[in-house]
Amino acid sequence: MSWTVGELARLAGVTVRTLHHYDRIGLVRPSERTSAGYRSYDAHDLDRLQQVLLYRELGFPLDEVATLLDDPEADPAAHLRRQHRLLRERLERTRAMVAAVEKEMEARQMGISLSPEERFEVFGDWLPEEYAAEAEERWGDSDAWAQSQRRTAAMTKEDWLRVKAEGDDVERRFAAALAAGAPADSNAAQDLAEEYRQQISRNFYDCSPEVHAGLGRMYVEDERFSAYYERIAPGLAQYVSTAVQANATRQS
Amino acid sequence: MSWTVGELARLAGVTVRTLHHYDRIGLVRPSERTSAGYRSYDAHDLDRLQQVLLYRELGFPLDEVATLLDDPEADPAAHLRRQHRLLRERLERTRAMVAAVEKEMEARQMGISLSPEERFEVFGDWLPEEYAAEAEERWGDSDAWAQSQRRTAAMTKEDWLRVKAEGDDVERRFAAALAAGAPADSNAAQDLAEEYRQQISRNFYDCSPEVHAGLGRMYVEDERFSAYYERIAPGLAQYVSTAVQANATRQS
DNA sequence: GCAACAGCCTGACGTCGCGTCAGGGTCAAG
DNA sequence: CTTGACCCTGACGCGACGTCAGGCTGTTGC
Repeated sequence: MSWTVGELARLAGVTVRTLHHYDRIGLVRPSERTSAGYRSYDAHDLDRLQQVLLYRELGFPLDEVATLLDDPEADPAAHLRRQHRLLRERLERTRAMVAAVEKEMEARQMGISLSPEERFEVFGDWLPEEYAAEAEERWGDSDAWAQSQRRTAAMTKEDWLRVKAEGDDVERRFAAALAAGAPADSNAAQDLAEEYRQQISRNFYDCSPEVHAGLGRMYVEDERFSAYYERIAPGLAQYVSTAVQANATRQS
Repeated sequence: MSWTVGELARLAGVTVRTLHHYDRIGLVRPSERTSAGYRSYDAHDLDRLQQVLLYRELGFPLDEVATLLDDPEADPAAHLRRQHRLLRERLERTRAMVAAVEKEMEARQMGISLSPEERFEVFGDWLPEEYAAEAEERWGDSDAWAQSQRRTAAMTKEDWLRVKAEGDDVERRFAAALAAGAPADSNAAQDLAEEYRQQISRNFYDCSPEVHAGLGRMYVEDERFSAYYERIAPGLAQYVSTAVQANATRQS
């Protein structure tokens, strides 16, 4: 079985020009040429192109891809293993970025501001061994924390006031439920948590029960968020956290 | 609070040159200059840089990032929502690529070859609405299937023979267990499944119980994989599949 | 009080991975 | 035997910076 440039390009989701380029630089060469000079790719070339595209997708420059693939030590299985590992690292990194965006959304809703270090954290070079040392340094330095200030929200004034009023309302009712002695995992508290979740979804972003549970954990684990709730009523951070997580379990 | 280029660069994990570039093209301009002409970035600029880096990470060209951020209709919350959505799409795509690599590894181990369409599937333009129509077309055309051929493995000959012998051994013992009437979820069968999983991990890639369970499902859902087992013994595809999934549950 | 050195500035050219013509040959269908 | 889809090789362009070069600034140590 063999393919022309156009066929292979369609198959692989790249342009003909890209294949010309890869031929020119010797990265993926067609194993044959027809008498008219047409490129003719076979199954083996296809294999190679697939590998190239995967490494490219993972962010490798083409010359590095070439040295990787031309390494006689590395058999196909080794490449698959490496690609597997790199993809899982990317999965982790993306998950971290999703979490960071969610944290930012939540902070914005509450009018809390995150420290600059924290906000760029997820963009770092992401060399795992560096991470431990850097995190140490970052969290040890409490100046960064002191710097954190009120956020000037940039919504339309009226929108913001409406949204804030809605939020305040739920918070007040949480505080009332706590004062009335309703357990955090009671139906009443869980209903409030669900209302809270839907409010976030409506006003900010699509907040699944799982995501909401993550936020719930943060309310007690992150001191700025817990301080926010504790200022409303003592014990409220833990109360809301428990209610939110219980509701998440109930909803799924 | 304000930052110099160098400080901001270190904070955000980019080079000074990048910030110069963003200033030149008007994407992120320092809100002030010192009397000596030094760039001075404030918290607001930092905000903007964060947004730019996130969109950049997601693959947007800088001019599009500029139009996105300068759209007066889009408030910060809208950006966060969009970024959240895009990140989750990326998460899905990465998951699909991990699954594809795992399928390829497994196919290689069994000496099955995947069709070219299948192998490039994950690289497509990834426009979700196109996807349904294209998949329809792809899977409807059974010529593609007919084209699928035996794979010429490119491991060292001896390595391959050893690995293949190991695999054959486990397969034979699975077949024997089936013939002996041991239930697929018996301890004996699950022990074989666990041995199989460790064999994959040792010879091919780090195969977690969850990953292995996914492969197990594929043994019955993908006809080429099930045909492979059925050729060894009737009922073996389902048997191995069940054992593997039961073991995955047991291990976690 | 000044040297040294890290850090800032503005050009300006280089690079990587292609996109995009231009100008021309090839080939299956009608 | 023409039409239209596909192929070829230059060659230039571009986006997003990297990398000097040549020069100013500002703090620290003696």
